[in-house]
Amino acid sequence: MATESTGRVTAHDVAARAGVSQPTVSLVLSGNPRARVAAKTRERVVRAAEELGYRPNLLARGLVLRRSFAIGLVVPDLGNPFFVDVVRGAERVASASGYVLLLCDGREGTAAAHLESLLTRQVDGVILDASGLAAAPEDLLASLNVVLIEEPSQRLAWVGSDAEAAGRVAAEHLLALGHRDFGMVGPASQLHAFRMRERGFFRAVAGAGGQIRSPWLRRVPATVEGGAAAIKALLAQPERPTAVFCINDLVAIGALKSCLSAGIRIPGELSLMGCDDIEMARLVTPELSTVTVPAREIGARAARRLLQQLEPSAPQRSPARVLPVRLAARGTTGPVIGSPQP
Amino acid sequence: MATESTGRVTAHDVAARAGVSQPTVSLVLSGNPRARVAAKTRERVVRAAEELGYRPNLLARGLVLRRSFAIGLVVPDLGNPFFVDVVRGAERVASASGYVLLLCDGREGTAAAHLESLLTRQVDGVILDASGLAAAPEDLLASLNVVLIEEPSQRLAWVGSDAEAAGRVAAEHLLALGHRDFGMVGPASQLHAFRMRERGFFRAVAGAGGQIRSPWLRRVPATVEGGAAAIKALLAQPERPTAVFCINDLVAIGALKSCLSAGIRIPGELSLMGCDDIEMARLVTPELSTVTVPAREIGARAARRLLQQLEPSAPQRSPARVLPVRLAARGTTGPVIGSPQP
DNA sequence: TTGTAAGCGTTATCAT
DNA sequence: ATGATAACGCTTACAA
Repeated sequence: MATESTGRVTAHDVAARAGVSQPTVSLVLSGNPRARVAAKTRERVVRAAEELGYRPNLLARGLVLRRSFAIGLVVPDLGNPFFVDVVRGAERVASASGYVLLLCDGREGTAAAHLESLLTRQVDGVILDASGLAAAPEDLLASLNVVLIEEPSQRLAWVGSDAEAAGRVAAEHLLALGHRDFGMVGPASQLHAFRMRERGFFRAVAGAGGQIRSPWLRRVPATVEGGAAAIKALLAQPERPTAVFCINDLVAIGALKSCLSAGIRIPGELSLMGCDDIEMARLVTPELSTVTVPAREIGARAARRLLQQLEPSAPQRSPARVLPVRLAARGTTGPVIGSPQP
Repeated sequence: MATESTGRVTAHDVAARAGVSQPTVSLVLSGNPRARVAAKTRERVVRAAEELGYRPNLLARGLVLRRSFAIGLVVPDLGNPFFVDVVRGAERVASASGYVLLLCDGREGTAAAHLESLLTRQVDGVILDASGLAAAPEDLLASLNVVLIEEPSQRLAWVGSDAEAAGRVAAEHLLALGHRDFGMVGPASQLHAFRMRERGFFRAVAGAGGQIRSPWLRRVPATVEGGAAAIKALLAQPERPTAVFCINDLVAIGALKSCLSAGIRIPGELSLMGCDDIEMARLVTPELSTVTVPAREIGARAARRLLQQLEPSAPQRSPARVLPVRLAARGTTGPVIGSPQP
C-alpha cells in the first residue's frame, strides 16, 4: 500500500503523512525513553511509518551520534575453522545488540591497512585476534576502543584462553600414557597463545623428566601442510619420539595424514595431539586427541567486552578474561608400547 | 606532530591548517578526477592532511553520495567451510574496490531480518547465497541491487556452479567403476543446487541402467551428523547399494566416518562420493572422492557482478554465470568387487 | 506536547 | 582556481 515508489522513504515523508514535524517522527521512532509525545501522535506516526515502509538511515544517524554501530574484527586467517568460530561467537553477540561486524582476514592485506579502513568507516571499536598488535601502529589504536584476543595487555582489554594450561594438559595426558620422548610441531611464532602452549607443554614435560630433543622440535607454518611436512622430516630422523604435540589442530591433522600415508600406525607407533578442537578433529580417523579451546565463547566474550566499553550504561561486570580449556582425549593418543598402563 | 588531540580530525581542520576552504580539501582529497586545483594548493592540503592524520568520514560521505560502499552477503551457514570460501572470494573482490562486506549467517535469524538490517545500513547491494530468495519479501529486494548465488532467476543477476553436471560427473565416475546400485544422501531441499545435483546424478544413473532403490535414498540434513545418521540407516537395510552419492562433502564425511566405525571397508565394500571439494575432503582417510566446485571463484564473481551493477562505469562484460565443476577422484571410490575394471 | 533551528562531515553546485 | 552555500537524513536542544 506504499504510495511512495521513489526509492528511500525518509522521516520527512513519514512526518508529512502523519501530519507532524520530522523531529517528532524521530522522537517517536528512535525509542528515546524520555520522549514525551502524546499517545495519539505516537500512534499516527507509527502507523504512517509502517504504511510507508520507513527504515531509518543508519548512516545519517551515525553521523549525528558519531557512532556507526559497527565494530571491526580482525582475525589471522579465515581458512582456519577455529577463527571462523571466533567470528561466529562475536557476530552473534554483536548483532544481538544492533551492531554489525566488519570482518577482516589477516591473510589479506596488512593489519595496518585493515585498521585504516575500519577507522575510515568509523567503527566504534575493534577486536583484534592474535593479529599482531605489534603490526598495528600505536597511534591508530590510541583513539579506538579495542579488545584483544589472545594477547594480554596492560593498557587494553583482552580475552583469551588459558594457553599455558592447554600445553600442560596435553603434556600431562601424554605423560600419563607413559610417554617420555616428545616431539613438538609449530611455527616460531610471535603469537602469545602459541608461545604459551609451548611453554606449558615444555614445562610439564621437563618437570616429569621427559625430553624434547632438538631435532624433534619442528618449526613449520601452523597449517595442514606445515604439519605434514614436519612429520616427514621427523620420520626421516634416525630416532623418533613416541608422541608429538602439535601447536593446533590443523597442524595435527596434517601430521596425522602424513603418518597414515607413511604407514605409521596411530596411536600404536606414535601418539599425536592437537590443540583447539575444531570440528574437523572429530572427523578424521582416528579421531584427533586435542585440547578444547572455546572459540565461540572467546569471540562472544570479546564482543561483549567491547560493547561494554561502548555502552557505559551496560553492566560493567568483568567476567574472567581467561577461559579454561580441557582435554579431549580421543583416538590419536595411546600408551607407549610396553609401558606401564595407568 | 598532531596539534589536534581531540578525537577525530575533519576536513575542516585540514582546511584551517592549509589555509583553504573546506570544500577545497574535499576536492583535493576525494580524488575527483576533474578537480582543477593549483598544484601548490593541492600540495599544501595533502601535507596538512597527512600531518593531522586526516581520515575522511565514510558515513558523511555516504550520506551525501547516498551510497555506503558496503554490500551485504547472506550465506546459509558459516559452519560449512564451503561458504566460508565463498565469503573469502567475495571479500577479496569487494575490498579491492573499497567496499566492505556485511556478513550474515543464515543460521542466525531469518533471511528477512537480515535483509532488514542490511537495508537499514544502506548497503549498496546484497549477494544472496542459496538462502531462500523465497524467504525474502519481494518488496525488500525490489529496491535493491541483488546478485543471487546458486539460484537462477529471470529478473535478477546470478552466478552459480553447474550443479547438474556435478551430479552427472559423480554418477559417471561411479558407473565407470562398474557400480549399478546407488544410494543417495541429502536433504529434501529447496536449494536449487542440491536439486540439480540430484537430478544430474539421477538422470545419469537411470540413463545407464542403474538404480536407486527408495530405501537407499536417505533424506537427512546436509551436515556431518546427517550423513552419519543416513549411513547407519542404510546399513540397517537388508540389502545395500555398492556406491553412495552424498549431496555435499559434509554429508559424505559424516557417512565416511560412520562407515569406518561400523567396520565397512571404503572403498572395498562401499564407494562414497561427496560434492564441493572443501579442504577437509583431502584430510580424511581415505581422501574423499568428490566434485570440485569453485567456491571462492563463485563468491568473487558474485561480488564482481554486483560491483558492475553499482558502478555503471565499470566494463559491463558478462562472463559465464555458470562455473564448471570437475571430478576429483580420490580414495573413497573404487571398482565394484568382481566387476569388469575399466 | 510539539515545531523550529542547528549541526554531524561530507560532496556538489554554483558564484567569484 | 577557489570559496560560499546548500543539501544528505537524522538527533537534540530550545522555543512556542
